[in-house]
Amino acid sequence: MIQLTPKQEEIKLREQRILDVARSVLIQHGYHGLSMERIAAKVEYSKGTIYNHFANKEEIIVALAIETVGRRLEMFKQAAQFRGASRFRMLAIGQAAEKFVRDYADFFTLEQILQLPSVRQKISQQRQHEINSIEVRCMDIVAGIVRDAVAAEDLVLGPDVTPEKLVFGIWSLTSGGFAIAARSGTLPHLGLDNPFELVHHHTAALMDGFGWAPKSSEYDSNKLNQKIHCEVLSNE
Amino acid sequence: MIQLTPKQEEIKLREQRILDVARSVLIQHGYHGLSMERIAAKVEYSKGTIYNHFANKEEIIVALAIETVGRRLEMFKQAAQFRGASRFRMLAIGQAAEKFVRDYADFFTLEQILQLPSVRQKISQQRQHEINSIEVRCMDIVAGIVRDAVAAEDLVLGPDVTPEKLVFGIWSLTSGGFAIAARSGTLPHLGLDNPFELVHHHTAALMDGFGWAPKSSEYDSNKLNQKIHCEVLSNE
DNA sequence: GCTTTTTCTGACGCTTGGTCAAGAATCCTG
DNA sequence: CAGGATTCTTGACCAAGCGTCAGAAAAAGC
Repeated sequence: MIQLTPKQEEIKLREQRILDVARSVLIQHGYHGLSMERIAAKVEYSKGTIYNHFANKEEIIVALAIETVGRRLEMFKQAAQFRGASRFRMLAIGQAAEKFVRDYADFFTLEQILQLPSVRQKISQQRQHEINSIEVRCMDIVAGIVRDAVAAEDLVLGPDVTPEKLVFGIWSLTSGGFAIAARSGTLPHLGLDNPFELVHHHTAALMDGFGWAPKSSEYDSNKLNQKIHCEVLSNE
Repeated sequence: MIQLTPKQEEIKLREQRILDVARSVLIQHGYHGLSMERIAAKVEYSKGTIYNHFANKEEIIVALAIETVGRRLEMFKQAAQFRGASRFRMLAIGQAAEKFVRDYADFFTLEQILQLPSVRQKISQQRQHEINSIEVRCMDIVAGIVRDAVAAEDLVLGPDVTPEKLVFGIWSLTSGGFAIAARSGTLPHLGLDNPFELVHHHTAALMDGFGWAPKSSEYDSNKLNQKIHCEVLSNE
């Protein structure tokens, strides 16, 4: 297993090429435009060969999704390293989440498709598990910051409020907001021209509601965001 | 147009039957299980006849979605009539939203499918517009409550915070939370066994964060929810 | 160089979305 | 109510796409 024959090397490279092609087709032509025939034509191999790599279309989609959420995990890890008060570290996570949805606009498409039960039940346990585990690790990073906040007494959780429950709220607000922003064309029409800023604003209000120090009135979020970008989000 | 021939009457009835059958197939067999052939077989008409009613599969799906969000609009209208402080009326909307996702579990499936760009671009302007308008009217009801809250001085909005912006936050949190709850099987695993209650809790925190009186510590939400159910959510 | 193993191919079967010409039912009018 | 005009219904048909697999081609082993 350690030594790969040239052939095996080639196969491994091809797998990545298939994914790259699939992603570009998905972005350009959407879910219905993504056909095995089309992928095969673009990578210049026959359909059968593609099926040697991925048992079906859904496996390709989930493989793409794994790549994408993996990238998010990396971004979250980096954001969590921001040095500062617990609340500011959470802000850094928020910034990372925003950068993520900006950089990987196809993420929502992928997620939507994967949520369809008919799609979900066709993918292998193994990949199912893999994507789940990445998701959980993302969650864990965020929950860790909440735990740190409690430890540092920046935040006092009520009885039977666990860090995970708090994360659920922040996560819901953020992902819900981004999802609405990503799909709805009617937002500007309602005077909601900058959904990202709105999500930040609401996250701040939510944290204020939980009494997470320091309150939003006590720091300059614009400056802080700039600092976050410089220190943990710019790709060196 | 006023007088329908017996034949026209029959056709109209059939249209509803097609939708009913389609909905049941969708619930039982998911998106991929929903085929025109299957619908045709179940309503005992030929495929061609189904195509006389709906130009394609997507039109059936959007018609189902219109029925469903129409039902939500009704529930919101009713909830908004709750008599009480502005914040309690907003709570009533929250209760309605919860009842809605409980009663129409297929809603998320429908919404997911409709959000796929490849699906969206196949449906008629007219139906696109129709579903959009219902969505906006829902929004309006909620924004109306916020405006009432401002008028009653229960709530003071910061500079350049419009009622719509506030609604965006509440909507994001609620829809995001419900969406996560609807699809993720890993929630109980993390100790998050009652996502609906969690969403309430977080909505309350968000309102607290905006200083919407009365604060969550000043009323008994359980009692209030019961009252809401009796007065505006039980079906007469 | 020859055999064995692995990999690649594209024709094939099958399902499904969508069309349409021809036949059936319904409506309309004298 | 007859019979022509209109509208509706049907199912064969086409195209497209998923997934398979026997045989061809290439690589590996000896």
